[in-house]
Order: sequence, then structure tokens, then C-alpha cells
Amino acid sequence: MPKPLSPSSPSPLAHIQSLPSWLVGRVAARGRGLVADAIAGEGLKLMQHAVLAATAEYGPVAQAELGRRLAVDPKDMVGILNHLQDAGLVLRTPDPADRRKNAVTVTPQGEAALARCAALAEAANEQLLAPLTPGEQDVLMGLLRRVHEAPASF
Amino acid sequence: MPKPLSPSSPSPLAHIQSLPSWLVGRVAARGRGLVADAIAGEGLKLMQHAVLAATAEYGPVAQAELGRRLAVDPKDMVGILNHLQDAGLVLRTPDPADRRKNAVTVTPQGEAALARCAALAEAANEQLLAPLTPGEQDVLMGLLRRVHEAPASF
DNA sequence: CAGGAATCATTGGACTTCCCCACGATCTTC
DNA sequence: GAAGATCGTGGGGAAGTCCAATGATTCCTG
Repeated sequence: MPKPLSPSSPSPLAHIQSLPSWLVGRVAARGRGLVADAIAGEGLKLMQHAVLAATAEYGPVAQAELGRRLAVDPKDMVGILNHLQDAGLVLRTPDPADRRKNAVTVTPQGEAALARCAALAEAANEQLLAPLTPGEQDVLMGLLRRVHEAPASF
Repeated sequence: MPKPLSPSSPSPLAHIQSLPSWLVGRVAARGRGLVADAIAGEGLKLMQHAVLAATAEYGPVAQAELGRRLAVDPKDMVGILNHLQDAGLVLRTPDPADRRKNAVTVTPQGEAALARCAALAEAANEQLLAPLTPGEQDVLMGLLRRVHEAPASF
């Protein structure tokens, strides 16, 4: 029995699957999987990589500040930083100016791991966008950036 | 003309946030939230809405087939259909041709709820893509569709 | 300066998605 | 008929996201 022909008629499901939210969700799931697999060799998850990068950029920074930048829940930030600190990539130091805060800094090992992960993540993203020409990739990124930055000004 | 960054990139976080996987993930999260809030009034979750729509399109259809179309785990499909059936939106009937299968069909109430949800979901997506002109929205959708359908042709 | 509001890090719990395994019933193929 | 695959249904678990609450601390305001 041959498998059914590809459905191209207008219908409820086609309607759903043509919704931007559905499509962008599927693409996001694939991109997440690709990058996660790429940096898995470094022992880091997506958010751990992102937090490591954010820490490297913003120097000594409080956890809450990291959470705001990356849209990560404070609870999850604790676990992420625990893992990064156990791996020796990041350091938590009491902030002398505000004893509520932890001043998070990147260790040299953290910077080395970050450099490796950045290359791996970039390769994974090239794979994700392989169907598009470089010019189309720029267009896609520009549109996504506008959609992203419009509601939550940054 | 963006060229690849050297290993010692000056801004790791900006690098991460400019990755397509990150950007598309943020947009997907926002889209998911918008649509979820929109159809929450109908008592449906995202996947329940999608399954309802898929059932409406493919007429009497087996659960496994629905799961394959929507990339939903068979275990989760059971729970989704249980909820839809308890809400009177969907009907499970033994398939006379293959008594292993359940022929899932949409009830009239299901079609009514689907129509309402479709309008709500569409409104939420318009809100998501509001920063773009209609033409830009079409471009974005076309690019996303190509990225989505390239690796797993369906 | 005192007291209330806000912030910080942390913990707890709930929900969702995805994965592996297993079972009985049923269909397909040899 | 027998072997293997498929279907629906469960159990259990890992991971990600979100909300609520708590004790310590800082900031704001009167």
C-alpha cells in the first residue's frame, strides 16, 4: 500500500501547520537539538553555554542579572551555575558591595570551553540553515530579530 | 558581508544571541505563550488544539497516524485524546477494518471549538508578527518552511 | 533613623515534552 | 499455523519552563 500523498489542500491541520507559531516552534526544536548535540561533547547544555557566554561578556555579574538577560528563571539559574562551578568554568564570589549578590566570573578554563563551544554551536547553526543561501539567512535573522526585539525592548 | 569571527570573539553573549538557534528559540517561546493564552479560554492546550485540527482534517484517523503527523509521542497522544474525548470534542470508535486501531473523529462540538480556536490562534500569531509587514511575514514563513522541510522531507 | 517595600539566592513543587520499556490484542507475512 | 510488526495503553524517568515562598539583605520613604 503506497503511503498517502502529501497533503497540500487547505484544511484545519494545514492551517495550524502554516501558523508561524507552529513553524517557528518546529524549527526551534530542531535547532535546539542540533546545538545541544554539538556542545554535548563539552559537557554543557544549551542554557549552560548561554550563561557561560553571558558571564564572560558581563564580567562579574549577579545571578539575577544573568537571568534577566537570558530570560532564565532564577531557580534554573542556580542549577546552571552549580554545574558550571562544579566543572570549574565559573566562580561565585560574594559581592562586597551588595552582600545579597553573588559576583559570577569566568575562569580561564571557562573561557577555553566557551571558545570551543562557540565554534561547535556555530557549526550546528550552519547545518540548521543549510537549506538557505547566506543572503537568505541574513534576511531570516533580520526578520526574527525584529519579531523578537519588538515586544520586549532590550 | 558578515565573515566568520576569529576564535577570540570580543562579545560572547552577543555571539550567542545572534545565533539563529537562540533567536528562533526565543521567538518560538513567545509564540507558544501567545497562542497558549489565546486558546486557554477554550480549555485547550497547544497540542490538544493541534490534534483536534489534525483529526478534523484527516477524518477518521488512527492515533499512531496523528502522532506521526504532529511529532507527538504515542503516550502523550493517549492523554491528549482522553482530554478531548472527555470534553466531547472527539470520538474514539473501533476501526472495523483494523480492530487494533481507534478511528478518531471530530464531533460537531469539536468542529465548533476548532473554529473558535483557529480564530484565536490566528489573532495571536498576528500579534506575534505584528512588527513585520504582511510581505515580510510571507518571506519569513517561506524561509522557515524551507528550513523546516529540508532535513525531514514529509 | 525606623519600618516597609523591593531585591537576591535558594528551595520546593507543578506542568509539559520527550524517551525507553512492556503488555495484550491484532494484523501481516512467510 | 508461527513469527514479526503494529496499535493503543500503561509505567517510569530525564530535562526544561514556570510560579510560589523563604530568609537575608538593601533601598526607599516618611
